[in-house]
Amino acid sequence: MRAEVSPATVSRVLNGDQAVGATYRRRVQRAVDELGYRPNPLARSLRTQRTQAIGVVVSDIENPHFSEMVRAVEDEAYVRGYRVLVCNTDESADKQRAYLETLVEERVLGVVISPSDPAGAEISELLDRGTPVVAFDREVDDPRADAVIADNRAAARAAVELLVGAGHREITLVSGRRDVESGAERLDAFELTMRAHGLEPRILDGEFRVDTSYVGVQAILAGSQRPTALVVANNLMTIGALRAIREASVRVPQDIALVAFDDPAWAELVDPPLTTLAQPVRRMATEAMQLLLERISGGRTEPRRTVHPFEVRRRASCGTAPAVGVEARPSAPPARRSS
Amino acid sequence: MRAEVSPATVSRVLNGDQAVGATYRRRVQRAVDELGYRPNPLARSLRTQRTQAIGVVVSDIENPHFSEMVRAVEDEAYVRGYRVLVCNTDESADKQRAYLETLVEERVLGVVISPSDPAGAEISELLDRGTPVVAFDREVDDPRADAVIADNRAAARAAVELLVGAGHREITLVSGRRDVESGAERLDAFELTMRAHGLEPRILDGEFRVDTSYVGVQAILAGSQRPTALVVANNLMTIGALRAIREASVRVPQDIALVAFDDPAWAELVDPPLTTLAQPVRRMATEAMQLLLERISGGRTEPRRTVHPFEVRRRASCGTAPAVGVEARPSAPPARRSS
DNA sequence: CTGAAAGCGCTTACAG
DNA sequence: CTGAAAGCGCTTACAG
Repeated sequence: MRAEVSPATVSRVLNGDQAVGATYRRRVQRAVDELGYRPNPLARSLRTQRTQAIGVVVSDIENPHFSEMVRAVEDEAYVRGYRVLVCNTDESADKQRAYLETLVEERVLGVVISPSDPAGAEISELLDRGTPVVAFDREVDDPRADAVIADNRAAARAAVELLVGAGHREITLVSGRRDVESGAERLDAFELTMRAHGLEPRILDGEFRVDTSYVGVQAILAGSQRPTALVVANNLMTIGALRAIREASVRVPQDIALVAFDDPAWAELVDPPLTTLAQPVRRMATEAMQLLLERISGGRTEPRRTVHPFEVRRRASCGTAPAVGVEARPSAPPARRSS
Repeated sequence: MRAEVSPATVSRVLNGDQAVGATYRRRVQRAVDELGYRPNPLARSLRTQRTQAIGVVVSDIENPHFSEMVRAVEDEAYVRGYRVLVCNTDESADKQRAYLETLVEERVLGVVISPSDPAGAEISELLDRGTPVVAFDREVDDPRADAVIADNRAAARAAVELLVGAGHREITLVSGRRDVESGAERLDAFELTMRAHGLEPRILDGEFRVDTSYVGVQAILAGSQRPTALVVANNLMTIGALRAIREASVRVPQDIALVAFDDPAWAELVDPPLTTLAQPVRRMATEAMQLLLERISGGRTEPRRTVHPFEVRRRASCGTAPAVGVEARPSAPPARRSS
């Protein structure tokens, strides 16, 4: 070596090991600076059995909800010199498994996951090996994982209250997938709140997809039991719903009121501006990384779970009074008081 | 080993080396299946000096243009068992350098980059080492890289022709960054086409940012020289422009017509639906990966460059006739014929 | 066709 | 405090 010291000493200096004499330290530092030497991360990884990488597992990074999340994770990772591996699962348990196996093998420092399969055995495998896992949006089954969750139930409740308060009684939820926690919670709280008001919940399964929502809302609008209000359970389905509404020349909120989960930038640009339930995605993602980094540095061993409230952004799409023509339409079956 | 063969033979079988006897091959295969053995990628990387990863370098994955691109890249990578490292540069040459250095050190298989700094020396360093680089959206200076480019000039020309054909003479381009190739090309072709029509191009520098566009369009709408039409050079700036337009209660297309680059899903949901210049992002990204994979497999050595046309999606925002009130407003300075 | 051996470039007990 | 040595787990010339 240029510094005329052993590779061991160089390694110690570069890794901030205390036990190096000032003279040696300086000599090494100078040589490193001059040569622009940087240790080979491949060799380091093999030796230490960990990569300087964070795995991010989401269903689809094209969903702005997740691209915002990934962006926030990446920001935090960058300043610490960590890389980010993106893994799209498309809500497939198989893809999740394949990716998590990879992340295990690659010995990533940690994983942030919005699980498609909360019970995936690989999640426990990571935890077994000491690799921290933070669940995002949706819990995982293994209790050792941290979790950053949005309060889906409260949000669904707020949506119903808002609409019922405006006089609506026939409200359809364009629901997400029931086998996905956020979808299930929004659905469940919607049903409970409707029933608490003596109203019959109506459900359209939109699968969290643009096209399913589009087709479903088309059918609803064409049917004889058209509701007076819609709650749409995520931004993708809102696109499908709005497309169907536009094509059917149905007016919002006069013919049908709308409250939508998620608050993409365009929500206030459509006509009318959308009343939305906004998640603090950036803050949640930053917190997820904070939790992960605490674990990576070994600073905490107790699992932590934080719940973040949605924010109701009241705009015009929910209307301010009962929708015009509510009475004119065939009324829904009489309200029942089932649980 | 369970199969009672040497590690060398196992390695050969797993890597599809021909020169292994059928008996050995079978024996190894069986042991591998039984044990679920998978070679350690860290060790393999150190030995072979390459990682099974693709680097994707973009300015911001939160921009739907890039999240769509990253998604397509990831799809192709997944089926081949490659990982994807996402790198956000925020149009910073420094961040690009830092990330490319990392990608060099990590010995990635290849890089898809929408360069913030097309002249970055690390691009050549990658190429020197034999790591293929595909430029996306924007060229890089090193001629050895492949490139997948959209025809920005033709698109800007089409936007102007469309508006001029509808009778507009006072048209402002909400421009992207001039130091970014796509921004510069759109700007340049806008100016040329305007001048070819004897019209004076007006430019508002929107920096490809929501807020800059917002503030700028606010000023334009409040000013006395308000144009009759706007061309907006990307989807982020369109959000800013629409926000300003909405707040000023300016009607589209009656008071001001609009043509926007990019075609996000919400473009047809705003009122009026947006006339857009859509890039075939998915196709371009898939092609970029194709080019990269050809290089990785050593199947091609000549650099290739493909140019993809935009598609004009004509909707209502561009109007069909001269905007109402064009004559009523103070006219622009007389058209000059400078080139 | 198969195996023994070297080596990728680090880090980290272990001596001194 | 410093260095020599081992070893992370593969792959790949090199022998045979």
